[in-house]
Amino acid sequence: MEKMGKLFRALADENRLRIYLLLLQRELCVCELVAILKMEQSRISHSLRILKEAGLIDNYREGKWIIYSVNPKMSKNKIIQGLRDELKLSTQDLRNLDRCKKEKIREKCKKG
Amino acid sequence: MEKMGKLFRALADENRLRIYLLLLQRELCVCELVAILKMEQSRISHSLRILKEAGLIDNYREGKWIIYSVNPKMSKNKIIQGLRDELKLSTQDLRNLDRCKKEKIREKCKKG
DNA sequence: TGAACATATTAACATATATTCATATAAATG
DNA sequence: CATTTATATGAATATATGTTAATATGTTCA
Repeated sequence: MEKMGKLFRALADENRLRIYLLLLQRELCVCELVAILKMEQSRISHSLRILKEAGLIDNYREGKWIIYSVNPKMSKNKIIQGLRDELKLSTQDLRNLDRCKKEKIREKCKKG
Repeated sequence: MEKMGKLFRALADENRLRIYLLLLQRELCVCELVAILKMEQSRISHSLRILKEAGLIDNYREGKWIIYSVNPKMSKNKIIQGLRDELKLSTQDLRNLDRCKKEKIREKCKKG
């Protein structure tokens, strides 16, 4: 129950929800999320930490990037399954996600 | 998305989660919830309001009591379905819920 | 009708959460 | 190895949320 509280609290924020839905599409580094969401880097880092502490996401380092992805254990969780059915990304976010791959945001993070 | 934020925020509180799980068992008036949860009446009223504003519960008056129940529309929601699979009441709460019917709490609210 | 009862509402306060800014860390690169 | 880049962290502040106590509202019943 305690754990669930943490889960719901993590998802109670619209930005974190967006981040989680984005990561359900594919793994992303922080600078890609910054490019997609057009929000401050530190703000996104804080959000990622909360999602991680709720057990929703994982991360690993790849060179200078830190890559975030959904925690596969969570995909068994019925609430998360429900979330995937009920919610989808805005077309705007989808478009940005798409552009972010095409434009190779990860490679030219600061320069763009 | 906005609506979902409200939903998750409503469920992010352990007491509200308990209340919602109790109401999934059967409809209850406020004084029954007070007896089960052993919490202040106004605190429970506040919680009920938040659950109601999130669309999770309904209420109707019956004499001097106000009866709360889950909103049946929500039972189609996959997240709520997931919640029902993932979460259950503590044995303590279940026991109190049971006792509350046997002892006819609703009829002798203040006197008990 | 007024006293008792069940519940809601309000205001005050305490606590938690989100946001921003500044800085720290750690890897890459020239 | 100094600099740049990517990200994390911490502190300060703003905002939101939860809790309590007091009071209001609406109902029943003598």
